[in-house]
This record gives sequence, structure tokens and C-alpha cells, in this order.
Amino acid sequence: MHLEVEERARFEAAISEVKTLSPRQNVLTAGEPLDHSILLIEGFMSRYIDRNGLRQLVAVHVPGDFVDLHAFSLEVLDHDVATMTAATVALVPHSELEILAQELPKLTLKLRFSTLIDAAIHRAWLFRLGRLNAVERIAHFISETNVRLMSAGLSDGRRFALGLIQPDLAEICGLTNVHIYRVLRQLREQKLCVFRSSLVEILDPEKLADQGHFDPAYLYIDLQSTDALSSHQRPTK
Amino acid sequence: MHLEVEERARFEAAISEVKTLSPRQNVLTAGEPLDHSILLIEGFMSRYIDRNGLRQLVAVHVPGDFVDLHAFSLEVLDHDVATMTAATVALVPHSELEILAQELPKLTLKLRFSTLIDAAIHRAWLFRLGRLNAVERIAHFISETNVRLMSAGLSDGRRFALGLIQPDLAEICGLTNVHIYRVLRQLREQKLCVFRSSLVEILDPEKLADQGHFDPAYLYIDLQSTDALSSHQRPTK
DNA sequence: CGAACGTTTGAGATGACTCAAGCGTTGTGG
DNA sequence: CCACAACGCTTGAGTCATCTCAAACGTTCG
Repeated sequence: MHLEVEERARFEAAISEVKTLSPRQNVLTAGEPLDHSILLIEGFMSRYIDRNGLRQLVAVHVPGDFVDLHAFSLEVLDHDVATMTAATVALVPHSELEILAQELPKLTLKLRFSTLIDAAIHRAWLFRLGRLNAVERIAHFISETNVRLMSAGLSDGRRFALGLIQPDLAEICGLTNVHIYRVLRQLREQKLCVFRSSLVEILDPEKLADQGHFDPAYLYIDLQSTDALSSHQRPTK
Repeated sequence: MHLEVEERARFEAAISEVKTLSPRQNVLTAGEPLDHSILLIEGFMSRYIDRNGLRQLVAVHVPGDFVDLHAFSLEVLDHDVATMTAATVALVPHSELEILAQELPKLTLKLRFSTLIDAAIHRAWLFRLGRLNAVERIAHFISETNVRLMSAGLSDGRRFALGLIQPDLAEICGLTNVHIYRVLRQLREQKLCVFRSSLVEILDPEKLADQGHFDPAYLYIDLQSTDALSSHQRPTK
């Protein structure tokens, strides 16, 4: 998200606390009332639905993402939030967000835009789960994550660090972890990409994207320019 | 969505055109720039992703829903929009929405709230596709639709009209239409529900919801009160 | 050093798919 | 108004992708 100098300053002043979180830690639980939102500064976090022990990830967050900005309006979340790796987060009280909203309408537009991107990513995940087979799902996820991390300055387009393990991929792609292993082996043998727990290496980004029917348009990222915090193309309105 | 008298009047004044659409008609195409949003007044509409001929529905809209309010900020959609049945829609120019946003901040909050519900429904669909089997997916979808239609005053909790055919269910649930038939037969034989193209009859709503691991919390509907337009619980902020 | 957990591998089961065909219904044009 | 085409529904047989269960091995962490 591209912020003007003043916006950034005001936004940073609104942060009530910066916290370090340990890996694999539950952070928020569905149904809890919330009075602040979380900005992810470093590390990876996830949002997931857990019903009767059936766990499905609905989002993976990379540095620069607001993890639960939607809680500002919804007040209560319909899902849980957890860290995947160790993480640094900034807490922003909803009361401060309300003040910011009134004083900096352009910033509000940018924040709203980011919740809409979040929804667009949900839709891409729906396509992935509904219409792609196992190999294609993984290829799609890795391609998507690669683009998002490039935009955050955390991937060079071929290699990036990711704190995910095979059971995570299973919960993301609606598969079992045993099957994830077989799919990863296949991607390795096809020389498309190598997934080693904490490091992903994409050998052929274009073929991988093809295999996953991936087109980054829905991320609304201006691939020409990136900035440190994360760089969803800014709304022109 | 609950609107105050003034809000409703101003909102209705913002409508530039009311249109009747024929069934099974494409209305918007991904990538097209948009300068207005669509409010569905009567009938059913869908949003779907089509990549290389693979079609996946990402949303079904019922009367009272804004179909593409997110286009107001995104400007371009990442998916297509179509009618499922004959439909009546109201067009609201984005320029008018912008004026409304400035003059009626509370209305803006309500509109934003409705886009967040939209995202919450996406997440429930992710759970459905990622973690439920065929019978459970259909049970979940029918239970969800029942609650949404009750809230719109279009279901009594046991019967409702729906313009969907079996291939639609297939594209919603990530299954093939042949398999949809077998699942529907099973639901019929289990005396849970009967789906007859244009009429859905739920014989045991509670068991059906159980079967689909369905909990309506994510719809943020106040099930005590309903109103004609649609009645997402209004944000208190 | 042991426990917990992730990874790797195999064998067998099964849910959903594919292909194929007949039937019913709807809409349309002659 | 009838004939036909298009499309949805129903059914069966066979295939295949993914799951389940089980077990061994490696790694990390306390």
C-alpha cells in the first residue's frame, strides 16, 4: 500500500503497541469482540476456519498486510487468526482508525481498498479449490505467494523464504499432508519448483503459473513499482 | 441492510436506471472498467471466475444484495457477473455513491459492512470447498441460501424458490453435474431436502445444517428482525 | 536422551469423475 | 401447431485422483 508522507506519519502515530509473537501461536479466536486491528510487519500469519476439527485456511498474510482490518467494521471475526512463523505486529486501536478515517479520507480509501483485495484473493482461492487438481492448486498457491512477496520486496521472483510446512499447504489447498508430499515431489521432478519447508525455489516461474492457471490481475499490483511496506496499486480516487 | 428513512430516500434518488434482465445473461465481464454498481431487486444473479473454460461460481446473489459494490473502489472486476433467473436491477453511478459517501457517512458504513459480509461468505465457501465432501457441500449451500432468503423475506425456513439448475450447483460446489444428481438423490432419500430446479424444500433444516457443518454466524444476520430490502445486521458504529 | 512432530514411502480403499446413452422438457422456427 | 433442436435430468459401468491407514526415518527442542 502506497502511503503519502503525512499519511504514514499519522498512521504510525496511531499504533498503540508493537509486539513480537512466537511461531504457531493462536492470536485471535472467532467470535471474540475486538477493539484493535493488527498490521503484520514481519513474519507470516494465517486466518482459518475451524469447525468440528475441520481446519481450512482462508488467508495467508505476508509482511505489510493488515490481518484483520475487516474486524474494524464487523467487530467480531468469523474465523481464527494465528502466526505461522515468529512475527512482529503493530496494534492499531479501532478508536484511532476512526479518527484517521475522519481526518484522512484518502487513507481510508486505501485501507478499504486493501480489504477488497483481501476478498479478491478469497475468490482466487475459491477457484483454486473448486476447479484445480492437487498439482495445480499447489502451483497456483506458490505462484500467487511469489507475486505477493515480490511486491513486498521479499522475493526476487525465483526464491523466497516462507515459514510453511507440508501440513500448512494441506490446509491451504484442501488436501491431506500425505498427498502434499507426493505433489511436491512431482513438481520437483517436473523441474517446476522445489519446496523445502522454509525455502521455496521456483525453477520455471512461467510454467508454474501456467500449471496453476494463475493470472496475477486479481492482486491489483502494479508490478513496475514496489515499496517496503507492501504495494497494492493505490486507488486513484 | 437496514436504512433510515432519509438514507433510503437519498439512496433511491441516486439510482440512475432500473432495468429488467433476461435469465442466463452475462452482465459484466472481468477487466471491464465500471462507472456504476448494481443493486439486485428481484431474481438471482451470480459472480464467477472463468479461466481457460474452467468455471467456478464465487457468489450467488439474492434480492437486496449489491452485486458489485466492490467495483466502486476496485474500478475493474476480477470476475464476471451474470443473471441466473430473470432479474430486476437498479444501477447506481459511482459518482452518486461518492456524493452519498460524503454526505451520509453512516450509509457509507453500512455499504462497507455489506462488502465485508460478502467476504465472510467467500470464506465460508472456502471452508465448504476445502473441507466438505459432496453431500456436505450441497447441504451447506442450501442451508446458507435458506438463511439468506429468510432474511430477505423469501423463505419461510422450509421452502423457497431458487432459479438454480443442477449444473449451477456443480459450479458452486466444485463438482460435476452428474455427481450433483446422485447427491441430490441421496439428500432426498435421507429425507433432508428435495431440490427440484426451481423449488427447494427442506424437510429437516436442523439435520441439513448439521450435515453441512453450517453455522450462520458469519452472515451477521439478526434473525429476529427482517426487512424487505435485505437485513444484514446494521453496524452500530 | 526422549518426545513430538514433520517427512517419506507403500498398499489398499473410495469418492468423485468420465464416458455413454436414453428420456423428458422447453423453446423455436417452419 | 407440429417437429426438431437444445438442454437438463437420470442412469450405468468403469477409471482415477485422492484419501486412509500404517510404518519408518529425520529433525528439533526441551
